[in-house]
Amino acid sequence: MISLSGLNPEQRSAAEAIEGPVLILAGAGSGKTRTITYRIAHMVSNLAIPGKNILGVSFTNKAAKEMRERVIALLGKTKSRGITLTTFHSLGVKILKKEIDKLGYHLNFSIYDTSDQLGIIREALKVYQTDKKFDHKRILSKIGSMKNRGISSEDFLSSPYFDEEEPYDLATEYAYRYYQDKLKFFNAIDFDDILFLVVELFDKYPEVAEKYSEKFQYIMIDEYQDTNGLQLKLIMGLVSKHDNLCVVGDDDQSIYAFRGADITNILEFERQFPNAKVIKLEQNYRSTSPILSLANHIIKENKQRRAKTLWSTKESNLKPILWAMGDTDHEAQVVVDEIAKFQAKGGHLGDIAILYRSNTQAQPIEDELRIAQVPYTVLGGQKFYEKKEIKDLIAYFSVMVNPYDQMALRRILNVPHRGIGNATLDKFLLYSEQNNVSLFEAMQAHPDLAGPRAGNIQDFVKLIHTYQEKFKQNSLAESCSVFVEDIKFLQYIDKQYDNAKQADRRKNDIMMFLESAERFQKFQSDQATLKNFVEKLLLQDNQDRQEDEEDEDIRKNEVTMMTLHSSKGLEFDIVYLIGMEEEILPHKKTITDGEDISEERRLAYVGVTRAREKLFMTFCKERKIYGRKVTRYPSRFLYEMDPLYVNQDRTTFGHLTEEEKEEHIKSTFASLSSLLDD
DNA sequence: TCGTCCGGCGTTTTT
DNA sequence: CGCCGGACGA
Repeated sequence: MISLSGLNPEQRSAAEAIEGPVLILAGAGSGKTRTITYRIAHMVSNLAIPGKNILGVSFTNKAAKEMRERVIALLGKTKSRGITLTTFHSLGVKILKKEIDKLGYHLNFSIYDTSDQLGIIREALKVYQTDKKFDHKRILSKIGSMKNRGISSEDFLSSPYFDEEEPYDLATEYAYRYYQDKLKFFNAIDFDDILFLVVELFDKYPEVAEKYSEKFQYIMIDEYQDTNGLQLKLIMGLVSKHDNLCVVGDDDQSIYAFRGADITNILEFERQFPNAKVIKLEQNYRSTSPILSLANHIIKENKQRRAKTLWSTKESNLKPILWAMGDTDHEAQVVVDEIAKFQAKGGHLGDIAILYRSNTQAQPIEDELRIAQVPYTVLGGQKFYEKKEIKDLIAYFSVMVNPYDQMALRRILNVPHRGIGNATLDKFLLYSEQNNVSLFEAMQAHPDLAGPRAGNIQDFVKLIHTYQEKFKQNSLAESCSVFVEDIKFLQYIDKQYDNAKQADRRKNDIMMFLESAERFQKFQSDQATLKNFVEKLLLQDNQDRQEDEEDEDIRKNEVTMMTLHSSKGLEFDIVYLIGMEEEILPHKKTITDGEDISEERRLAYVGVTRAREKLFMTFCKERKIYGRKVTRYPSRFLYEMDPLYVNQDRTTFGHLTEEEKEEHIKSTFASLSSLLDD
């Protein structure tokens, strides 16, 4: 029996609302994850609903992992077995691995990332041939946004998003069809296809949708405010046999419209699902009252929203503070100085976050932290699997799993150098196209096309065949490491970089890759096939990373720096929200394009609500932009929050002694001098 | 096949 | 101001 008595009344009613559509509007810090994990535990333990009938979907592997762990903590391993807690994309891949042949793909399909995608678009535009130059990325992102609206390459022409007067739309129309044809020929799908094809499958074969709907009797969707039209269609398929859908989210934290999220999904949930039960979680367990009232003030300016007012019993006399700074260097100095003092008093740096709108803002802060020798980490940055050498290895493995994968094949054909250059490649490409066979088949059947280099082709084909067998017979980790040795990959890296340090770093990446194969094998045991491993890498599911195991609960003694976007879902005792300036937050682009700035306001709201105890905000009076010094103005959001924060102009005392500073503040903010100790 | 020079541009990001 | 991508030349 799981007791729900530890939940507040709203949380409890959310956890007990099991049948029919439910919308849980979970304000920032309102115990959302706690509520939904208890809800699952309640279903399994108290209502005897079999775990295999429960599906929980989130956006990131991290969120899925957290949910899984917390459910296990409540139910124990045995009772948790069978519950599916996963991401949209993993769920999609899982379904496609069983069903994609119905759509004319093979079950061993590859998953393409952005660079593969751009490669195909580049070719498409070469074939398209016009005088006008097109931005490949813009074309690709239009294709992606069409997919996320559920519009296929055939439907684009007649969709409201196509304008025949617009050269970009004409180019996109051509490129989209070319691109989909190639993907199918390569037996590959892209990230958007993972969901798009499931939806297509559900549309064409309603019985397939029904099968999954019958399996997943109880469905929960996390971060519902971030879902797009395509995800909604997928969800509709999954609930085709029932209406046990519980969505959880906060419209005030919808900050991903730029990548297709459609806030109307959450705003109009009851219209989509009439008789839906709506539960608001408004008690915040994270922040102090002064921080929350600041947050409430800013977000209430947004017109299109579900009215919510967060409240907290955590009283405090620490008002949020706004610092006016001279320029970005000054901003960095003052912030780091404050952090250094905190550190000197024995404070834990893991309790501090520095948040910013865009990554460029991080540089001065980083410089200053380094000078002051304050340890820090910057979240974001290059993903492990995006490193060139790692991608090369993955490309090899992709070809072994799916020999139709032309992009992977072309990537590794001459890596390490084996005398197969562009001229040779072109001959096989031509043959492949003319005879409608894959590039690999062409090489396999007619190595002689390479003329004097036919032997190189034969060797290459043999290499792939040999390892296809080896991976079947031997363990994953062992095969990977033997392969790396066999192709002399480390020696190749040495030759590639004259800089020994750089070569060492890259070789080290390879070792880490091999270790991750070992860990994958350890955790997945009989499921540790090459195909599953490659797939996991592409879905960036790093859950078995050693670091993650180690600092699961305790944050390191380091300041965390990240964008406002990546801070969603996290919390810190002390938050520095830097660059509260017009043209940064709200961002210049949203201002000049005359766009709705409500998403920028939500971003500010997300930043403010990360703080538990103390919130510092800053803006600069001057800033270098593209090398030029420009006068800057405080963010309009600051005026909206006035007077809920303490205004301190650091440019007038930024470099004064402590005594002078105290004197200054006393005279300026006589009534607020109690804040000085902080 | 690689290196170099020039021009354009400059948010946010997961899978 | 600096980076990146494309074009072009050695």
